[in-house]
Amino acid sequence: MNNQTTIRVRFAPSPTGELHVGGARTALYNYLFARAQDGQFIIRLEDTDQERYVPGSLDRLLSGLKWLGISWDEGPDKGGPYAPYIQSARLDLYKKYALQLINTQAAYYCFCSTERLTELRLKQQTSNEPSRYDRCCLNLTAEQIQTKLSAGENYTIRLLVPPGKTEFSDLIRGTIIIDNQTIDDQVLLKSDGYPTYHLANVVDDYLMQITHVIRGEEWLPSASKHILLYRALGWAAPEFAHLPNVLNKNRAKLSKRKDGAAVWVETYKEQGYLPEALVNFLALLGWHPTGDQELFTLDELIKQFSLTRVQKAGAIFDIDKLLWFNNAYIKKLPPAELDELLQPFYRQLTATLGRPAKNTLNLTTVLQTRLTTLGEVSSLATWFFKKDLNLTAGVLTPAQSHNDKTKLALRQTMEIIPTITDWNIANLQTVVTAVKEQSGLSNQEFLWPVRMALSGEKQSPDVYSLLWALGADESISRLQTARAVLAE
RNA sequence: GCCGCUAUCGUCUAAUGGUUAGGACACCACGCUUUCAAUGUGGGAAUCCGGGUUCGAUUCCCGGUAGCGGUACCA
Repeated sequence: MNNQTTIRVRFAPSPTGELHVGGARTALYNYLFARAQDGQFIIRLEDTDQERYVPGSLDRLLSGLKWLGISWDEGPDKGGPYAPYIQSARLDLYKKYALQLINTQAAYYCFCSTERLTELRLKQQTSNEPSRYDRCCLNLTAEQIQTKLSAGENYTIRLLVPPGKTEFSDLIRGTIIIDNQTIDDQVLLKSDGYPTYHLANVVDDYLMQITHVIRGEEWLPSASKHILLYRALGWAAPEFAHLPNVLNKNRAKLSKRKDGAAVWVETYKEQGYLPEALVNFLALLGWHPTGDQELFTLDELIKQFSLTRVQKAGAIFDIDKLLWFNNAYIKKLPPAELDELLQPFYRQLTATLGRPAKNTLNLTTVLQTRLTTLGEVSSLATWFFKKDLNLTAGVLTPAQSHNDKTKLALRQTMEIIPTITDWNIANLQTVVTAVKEQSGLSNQEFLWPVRMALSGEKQSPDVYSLLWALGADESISRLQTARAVLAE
């Protein structure tokens, strides 16, 4: 590779809410592509639709990216040589180029009302014609235009699509040829003075020296318009790579409307997904290197990523697979680190169930292999935080056993605990097993009651893990409580 | 309707002009286990359809079908 020019790519979200997982994947691919080639990654805010603007979006978008571990070189928050990186602060620029296009007759003024356009579209649709602007205003004379302009009439500026075909090469999909007859005379400058995506995007990508436009597949049909614009402005177009869509279970593009909160990165953060897991999962949604490796660090992804191995077909966002990745990453975490991450969830349990979230490291270790999300402790750790297990003789003694046997198991376990000096699972298992053997009770007769006494749940970690996590004092106290239940 | 993109197990995908079409998730069974996990072993499961090119096509070409996307003074 003899790249004389630095690779520059961008992620250009609109401020309409949270970071979308599809957007996150687009950002990730851009980031990986840039980092792999020592290039630069830029964030640009495309806030040209005043109506859809949601205050606070930018911060949330950026913090979402940061959480994922994606960093950028230039952007709205940190500036850069091509600042500003917010389109609403660049309106003069777009207007200037729109007028330049008017002057070169590559664009024209349009004074048509929204009503007329709607009506036109409706008519075309009912007669099964492709809906397109009818170039009504193209027939206006220079005088007519001047008159309307000086009268202060609302206008837009439209691209005058030339005849012929437009051809371009997509890095992922190869050559794409579009008949210009199928391209509408796109509005470039809206009547409110803001540019449309098409104009702003092309102008900024050019001015910001973007070399590769890596974006979602939904932009593929627009790419030809953009090529036309680059040509009309006399600029060389960047390379394009249109990524396959991220789909929901129904194979439709993942969207806020259809999929709700499941599209926001923030949701996954709140539920206790690890950023490394989400990144790994997202990276493999539409891309895969040669071979069978599944687990990748961000650095490994950077080393291996290439656009040529990006898939063409859309990929379903499979939550089960994400869950598996998340569990894999949770298992890899040092227990102390996991314990730290779990504290907010533990505090919540304390608030609802009573017992303080103290000495939770052993608990965390016991839970580690069982968690698919951090938030899952809310159901898997309740036994630790409950003050009252609500035990009854019925649950303490297995059907085939007898209360006397249960009492024996509980008493013997309780008595042995104070003698144990080496408080670890292996030793607890050795000691408890020895006591159990001595008692002459079967596994079920002995272990089930003890486990119930400690956890109060039919499904829980094993006796030794419970003891280890609860600690000697709490264990004895719980065994005592269980014995009292049987004595009644 | 019109335009475009796409098509390998249910899902994410690997591979190839000749393979028993590989892996992972999910699923099922078994092992380990007092229960739940984790873990080990095994299993079922795919080249959309029809033509062509070729000795041979899942792979290349064409057509169909289906899915998705676009068709805004939204991005």
